Amino acid sequence: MKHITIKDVAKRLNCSVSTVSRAFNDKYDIRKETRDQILATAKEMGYSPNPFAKLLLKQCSNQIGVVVPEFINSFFPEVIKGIQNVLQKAGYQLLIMQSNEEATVELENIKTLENNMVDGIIISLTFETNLETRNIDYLKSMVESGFPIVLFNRVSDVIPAHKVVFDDYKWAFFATEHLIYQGYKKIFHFSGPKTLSFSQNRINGFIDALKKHKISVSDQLIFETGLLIKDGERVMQKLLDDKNMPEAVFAVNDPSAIGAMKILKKNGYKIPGDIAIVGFTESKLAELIDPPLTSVAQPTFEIGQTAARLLLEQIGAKSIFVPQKVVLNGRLNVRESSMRLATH
Amino acid sequence: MKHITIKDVAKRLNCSVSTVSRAFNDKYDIRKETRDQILATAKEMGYSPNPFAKLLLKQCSNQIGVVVPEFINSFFPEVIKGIQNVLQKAGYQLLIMQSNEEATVELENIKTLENNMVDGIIISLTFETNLETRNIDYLKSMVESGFPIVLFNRVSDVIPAHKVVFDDYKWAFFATEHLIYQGYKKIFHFSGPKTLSFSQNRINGFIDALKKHKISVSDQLIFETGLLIKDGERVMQKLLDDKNMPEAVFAVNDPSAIGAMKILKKNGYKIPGDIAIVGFTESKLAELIDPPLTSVAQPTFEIGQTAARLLLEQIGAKSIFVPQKVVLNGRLNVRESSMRLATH
DNA sequence: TTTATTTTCGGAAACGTTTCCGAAATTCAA
DNA sequence: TTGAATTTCGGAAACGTTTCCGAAAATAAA
Repeated sequence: MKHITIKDVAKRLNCSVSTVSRAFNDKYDIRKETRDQILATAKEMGYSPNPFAKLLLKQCSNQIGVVVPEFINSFFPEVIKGIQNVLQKAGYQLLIMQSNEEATVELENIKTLENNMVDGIIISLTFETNLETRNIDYLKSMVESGFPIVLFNRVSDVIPAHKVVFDDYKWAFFATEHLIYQGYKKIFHFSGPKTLSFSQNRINGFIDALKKHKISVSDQLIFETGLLIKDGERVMQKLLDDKNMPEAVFAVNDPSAIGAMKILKKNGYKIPGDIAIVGFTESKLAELIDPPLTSVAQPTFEIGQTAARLLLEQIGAKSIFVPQKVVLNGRLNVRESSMRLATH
Repeated sequence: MKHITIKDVAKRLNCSVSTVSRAFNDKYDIRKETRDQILATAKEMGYSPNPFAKLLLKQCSNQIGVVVPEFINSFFPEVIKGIQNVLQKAGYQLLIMQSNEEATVELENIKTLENNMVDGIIISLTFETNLETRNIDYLKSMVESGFPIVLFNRVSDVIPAHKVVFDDYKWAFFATEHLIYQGYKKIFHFSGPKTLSFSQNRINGFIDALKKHKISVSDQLIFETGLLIKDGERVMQKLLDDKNMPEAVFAVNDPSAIGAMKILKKNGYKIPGDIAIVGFTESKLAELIDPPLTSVAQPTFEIGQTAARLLLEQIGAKSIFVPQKVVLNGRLNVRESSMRLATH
């Protein structure tokens, strides 16, 4: 596996290394025939330029780092496909890292990417990140020193960087309103961790939809649940035990909605009929589960594309940087789980 | 964003660059006090060694490339977590690339990784790869030239590299036998693309299980379906149209099983009761769908770990290389979809 | 105190490129 | 044919490290 260098090629052809370099970089100051000959024998010798030497010279890696909290659910992989779609065309390569929802791993990942001299980072924060302000401080100082960073989905308002987010408020509002239009009045919200900005936004959308329709609002309607299936199970079980049952539930995301559904079905409740459910953040599961789950779809691919474009723009720009927040639109997929049944 | 180099540190301290380098690499020939002082001022100046310069010298990147055909389903992400679990501890960094099930993209990915001078590659092949022999030839020549490569899940027998696979034959056999024990006789198999080795193995397991129980085998029982939900839908719809209904279906994977179930449910068939279904390759979906799907679980995390360990071993080894095939074990999760109902 | 040994450090080469500068070779105009 | 302009190429520096070699300084032994 001895590597062939530019010198070997030059020696073979009795020319200088600079000429060989010129041949490979298509410079103007080289004769066509010599270039062709060099390229031919280089190929024959199996030569390919050493990327590290180039990098050492150029001082930029043409690599972009992506940090996501997890990629077991399809959400982040789909976003990454969007990112890849844009960056690949622009000649960038992706380094994908996942933090396992742990702030310490996240910080490590960021530092690894820095060490690899990536030209920019696209990141969605961990649950823990807003608690462990260390990471936020670190990101903040990176941004302030001019390092290109784009946040998406799980963002922090403290960091002055480009952000790509979903209009959680609006779609939480619509989802809640959908339940109201179906005739439900006693509606509970299973919320996400309040440290995450999107959780807060969805809570606000929920509240304002109730207010608009003159349904009285109280803290008793909102249950801080979490984002996992087992979170939905736990909270719904608690409601059953307390005999505190709503007519409908608007859940912060699909897994928590699905968890709630599992408990309900196990206890003989009919969905819909006895209780209606709406989820959030479309996943493959929503349309496969029984009954199919009404849910808000996020434009995952587009989120990725937008984040990538913003990053490229920032890398290219020489002017002063004004952080921008792009809010993307979604769709409410109405399915069986939220229907109003005639029997009701 | 001007980078601080080792020279800057040396100049500030009036010492040579080699001394600073020694301080950072913890060499024996440096006085304790000077080292501490250098480290302190270096930190104060915000110096960190340029990785490219190191790489240029060392000629190895401490990076491992991972190429997967997709990561929308949870299978590959889970394997990657296993890989990461081992390699991170060993001080390696992961470059994750996905091929979108396209052979051309796959080849690009491999070349990109080569260009990045990764120390090894862990790869699962694309559908198309066995058709487009170009990629296989390329991988083969890489392996033969001594480049460390480990294949998993979707492997090719032509490539003389370490392989980590699942005992598809055995578990297809068990899954089929399970249906037979439930009393079903007319069992169909929805197979994967026959170009993939695991498809072939599952077909053989299916056939041999039937033979063992003296059920006559014919090509009429096996339908080349594909790996996606829509493939399962298409083939099941065809069976309905042809009025060629089995008592049970053993599907090559969960999505195709789920596709079949969707069509059946839409047409008023009861699962189980009218027809039983077994899937393969456990996914999150299997236990959430209605009815819960009996399926073979693969040890995804362990697959990743094993692949990573084999690769590390190969990288470290100086001796001649003997390709090894590790076959991992699984589990049959029996759920409602394959039950024999009393009414039958 | 002198010599031998060990510790500590500086200088310089090397890794494989690209690029600047200037020189040689070629082409063009007069 | 001569000089100027242009094309084509070689030499060398630079990118930021690590490491080898040898020298200076400090220590130990005589």
